[in-house]
Amino acid sequence: MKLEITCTRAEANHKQLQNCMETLDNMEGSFQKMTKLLSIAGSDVRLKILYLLNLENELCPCDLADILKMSVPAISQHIRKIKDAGIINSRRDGQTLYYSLNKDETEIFGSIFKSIELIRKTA
Amino acid sequence: MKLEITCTRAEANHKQLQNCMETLDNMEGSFQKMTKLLSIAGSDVRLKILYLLNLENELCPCDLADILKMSVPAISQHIRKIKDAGIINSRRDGQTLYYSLNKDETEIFGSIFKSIELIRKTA
DNA sequence: TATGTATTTAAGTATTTGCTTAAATACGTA
DNA sequence: TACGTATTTAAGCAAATACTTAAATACATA
Repeated sequence: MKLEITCTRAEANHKQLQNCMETLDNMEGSFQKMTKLLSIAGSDVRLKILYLLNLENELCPCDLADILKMSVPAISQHIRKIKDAGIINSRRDGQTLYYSLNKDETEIFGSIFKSIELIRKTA
Repeated sequence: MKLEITCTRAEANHKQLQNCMETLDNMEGSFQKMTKLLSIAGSDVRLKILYLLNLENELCPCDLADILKMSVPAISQHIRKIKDAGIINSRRDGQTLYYSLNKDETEIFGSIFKSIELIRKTA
């Protein structure tokens, strides 16, 4: 583990590196939050769950299990992760829990969904 | 593991679920590609590497190790992942390898970087 | 050629992840 | 109350991840 600037290249600009460090330090909270969102979305199953919730407005775990051809507990555990991150909300109707995107928290997902559809067109 | 529609809610709309399945099937490639990008970006260290490359245009592993206060091999292994995904390119100058974002492949990262800075302002 | 620096690669390991199965909880209804 | 369905939670395990240290590779230069 290194704790100081050790790059000995003649051209290494230590002032530049120092600035980078300070920038990151000031943004630590933002990076943590974005990393959390992206690590949630960076799973095939969870990205599809998010996409489907955006498409259909709300779905229950059982629907998602059917659509994604997975067990209900597996889906439920993905949902918990997404919910813990504050990305989705639930509404109960009898025995059924309906999950939906919390639009306030998820501006970034709009771009991601658009990008997915763009890949489809250009591929 | 389930392989058929088993949701027995009275209101379950099997046609809707079927449509969802077909939509996802048609987009499988797009999802794979986006999942790859997001899982790369969904790590604190890698997101910072990408952000720094965007900020500084190009940096060497040694610089990144200094800025992120990590060992060079650790950085190098993250770089390899990012490179394998086609997100960055390298240019050699003597013993030093300079890495930079491959702008063609990474429209989505622009939104992510903007979003990170937005969090900073609103938080 | 021998030595030193920059980087990558490989091997080892602790942690995290994502499923499975089984059990618990919540709600509706006979 | 007893039973059935929807969902979550817990325990267990295999696979993936992200470091560490040591060794290999690439290049520059004396």
